Amino acid sequence: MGHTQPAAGDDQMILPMCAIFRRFLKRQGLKFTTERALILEAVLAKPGVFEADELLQEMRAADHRVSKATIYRTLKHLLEAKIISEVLIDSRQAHYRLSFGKEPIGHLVCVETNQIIEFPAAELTDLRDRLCKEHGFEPVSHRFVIYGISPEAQKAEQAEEEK
Amino acid sequence: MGHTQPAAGDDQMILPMCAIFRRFLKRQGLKFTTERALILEAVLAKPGVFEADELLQEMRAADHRVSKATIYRTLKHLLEAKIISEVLIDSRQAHYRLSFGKEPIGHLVCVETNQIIEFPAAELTDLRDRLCKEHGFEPVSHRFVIYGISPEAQKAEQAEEEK
DNA sequence: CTTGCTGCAAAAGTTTTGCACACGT
DNA sequence: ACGTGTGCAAAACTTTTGCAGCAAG
Repeated sequence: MGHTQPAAGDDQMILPMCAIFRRFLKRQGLKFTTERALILEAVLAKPGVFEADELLQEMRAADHRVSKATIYRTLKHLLEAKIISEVLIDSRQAHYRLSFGKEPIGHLVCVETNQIIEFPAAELTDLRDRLCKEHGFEPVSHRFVIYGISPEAQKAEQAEEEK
Repeated sequence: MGHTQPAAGDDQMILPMCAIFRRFLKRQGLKFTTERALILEAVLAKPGVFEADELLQEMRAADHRVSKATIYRTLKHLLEAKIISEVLIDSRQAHYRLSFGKEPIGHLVCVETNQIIEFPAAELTDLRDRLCKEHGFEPVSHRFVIYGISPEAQKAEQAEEEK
């Protein structure tokens, strides 16, 4: 099961994506800075769901010093540019994922281990559009998250019971 | 239109619901206190989505003095008892809704006005179960939120453009 | 050179926790 | 009586903001 379209996280995507972001920023009268480029690069390197602080730690580790404030500010712009999107896993913290050029997906989250599996969910887009039409809404986006217990956690649970 | 089953928010639901909660607490070796009863009552009075602080303000207004800490602690128990469930609207704050005895639903949120519309989404349960089976997960729950622009906000936008 | 950007530290907002006392069972 | 629960205030955490100096266009 590979990707059905060019993976947006590939190294080859860095330059085109920079161009897209730069264009977006220019349109808003904003500037393309070193920090913003570094953050975008870090985001592109993330295969799945990530958090702001995670990005900060990784960038620090790579000796790319950027402040927390700038990360938060840049994530907002990336969100507006539709390069990333928010995934609402829990209400304690924002979770993001690279979404540009990717199909809409849903997330399957294990409530025990916090493991996150992505699954394609093109059919949800149809459902979304139908519901929006019914209520006179203009669709913007949608989120679908399933919570469950992963096979691994089920096994661990059984082992626990057998004690 | 209308509820297809006994509405869990009715006044008549207060006593049965207290009994359910009380039983749940007893099973966990916990106590059914005045505060917990008052909070459950306030929750039952909420027709839709609510927040912890909203509950606190309303209870204060009704002269039912309960601390913030107790509200948070009780909401956790109500969550565990499956009497309420979390609705992930945004990542800044937890949103809850009474779910006991209600059909699974989805939420349509206006990104401009924050208006929230609930819609029945029984079909999602099937999709959820199918996906869980595919990945060997045991389903626990799911969330489906659609973001869009409400008819009212669309009108306001147009009026803005015409200036 | 003009305007926006960064880092820092402080502020803001929600949720959690430690502790002394009070209350269900 | 015992073990939980409650309120309060402080702590913890994530996210936002004000400001002085810095950098991109």
